[in-house]
Amino acid sequence: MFERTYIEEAKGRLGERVTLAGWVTRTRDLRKFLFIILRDSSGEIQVTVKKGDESIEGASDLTLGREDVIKVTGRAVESGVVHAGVEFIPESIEVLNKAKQPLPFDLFGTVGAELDTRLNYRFMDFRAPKTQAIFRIQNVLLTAFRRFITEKGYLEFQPPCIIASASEGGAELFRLPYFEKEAFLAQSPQLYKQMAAISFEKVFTVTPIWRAEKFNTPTHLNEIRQMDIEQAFADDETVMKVLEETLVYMLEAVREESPEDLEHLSREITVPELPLRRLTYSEAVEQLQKAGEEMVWGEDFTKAQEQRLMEIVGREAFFIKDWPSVQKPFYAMPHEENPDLVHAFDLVYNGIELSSGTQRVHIPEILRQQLRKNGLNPEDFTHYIESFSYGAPPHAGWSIGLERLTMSVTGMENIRECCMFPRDRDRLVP
RNA sequence: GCCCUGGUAGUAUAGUCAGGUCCAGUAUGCCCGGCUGUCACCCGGGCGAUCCCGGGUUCAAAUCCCGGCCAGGGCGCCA
Repeated sequence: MFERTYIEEAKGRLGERVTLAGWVTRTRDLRKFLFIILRDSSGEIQVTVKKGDESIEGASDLTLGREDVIKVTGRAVESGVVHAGVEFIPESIEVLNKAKQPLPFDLFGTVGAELDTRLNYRFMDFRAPKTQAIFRIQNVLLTAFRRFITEKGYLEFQPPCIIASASEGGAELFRLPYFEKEAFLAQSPQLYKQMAAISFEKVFTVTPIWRAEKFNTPTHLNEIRQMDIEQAFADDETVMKVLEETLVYMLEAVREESPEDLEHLSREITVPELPLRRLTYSEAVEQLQKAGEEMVWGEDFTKAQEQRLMEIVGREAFFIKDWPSVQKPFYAMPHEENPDLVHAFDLVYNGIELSSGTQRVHIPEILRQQLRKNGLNPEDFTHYIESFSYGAPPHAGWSIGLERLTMSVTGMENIRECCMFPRDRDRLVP
């Protein structure tokens, strides 16, 4: 490749001969001038082509359309005429690749396109400033998570994505043929996290998971990514503390590293104060009932109730802990004094369920009981149960949905905005 | 899986309730021409839609009815 200078860098090196390369955002073609708005990942600059100037190589027969990829050699100079104050005077212009016209939708125009249209041409939608802002912020969240958790001494591991049987019960799994056997796409790295934690003590993973539910909502996808941790010699309270600290760290990272992207999305980050309010499930139900909500102890909260609860609590983030066992998976540790409750928690942030976790059952006999209680057959979980028979410490963990976290941070109302290539009930391409 | 709303040029929409005036209007895009520096340039001309698919009612359907597919919203399921 040729030696290339980013546009923003060139603006700081006025008068120097450099080569820029990028996309044509738009052109303004006048009698004597051709103005090209050139864009790369760093920014934009106007390339001013004086028509009829024989000294500009490649300019005589130049025809440009939006999103053409070009390479321009010349100098950035100060200019009193251009609003930006700087323009680029070319010596040579080369088209590296033409874009087919008309484009599938307007990237920088006034018309805009629907999410569905944009997703059909996602490769191009990635060039829209708003889309770029969303995924840059997602990247900051992910990087911050890894950095924080790694510094705390957790080991990153890779769970399998193809598994032999259901890991949690509940959600439907995608089936696939596996030679002469049947296999499934993992709905959770749950069991593998536990098996890793009872030996490595502190582990984490970032992994995709799949749910074969036919949901059709703005907050569900069939393929999502989770950020999970699991820790030995820990109970629910231990990992709740880790969770709230992680959340605050990630939010602060976005606030500090992505001010421009946040501005693009008209978002402000409010970082909650620690410790977060911890509401028991029973308290939450009581509060809602007091506020006039029809609700029976043991039921899950509806979306509307979760919203209501947020208003009552008056915080953007809080925990709901000590759930009824019927609402949580079999591996959640029952309460010592009240077996109807389990050591499980949810983190609600901006009105959506962002994360959930539990202290796990590490005693084989209790695990068998819990499986039976949940209508599952312990025989199907032999390997899993066995892993706790050779010195498994008490342990706990949680997971955060990456797309949902991105949603609440960027203020998007559809989770598809926060997944580069979303998989939903109907969408399998691109 | 259920309920509601919608599907009209590349994109975004008007028209649909009260069928004929719509071989479909507008914006933007694209193509051509003009314009002494533009900045969402401007001006003029042109291109582009079997009105989502299939069936029905009618002298006549973008418009009414039925089915399907897709999209958006709500709920359920689901963490």
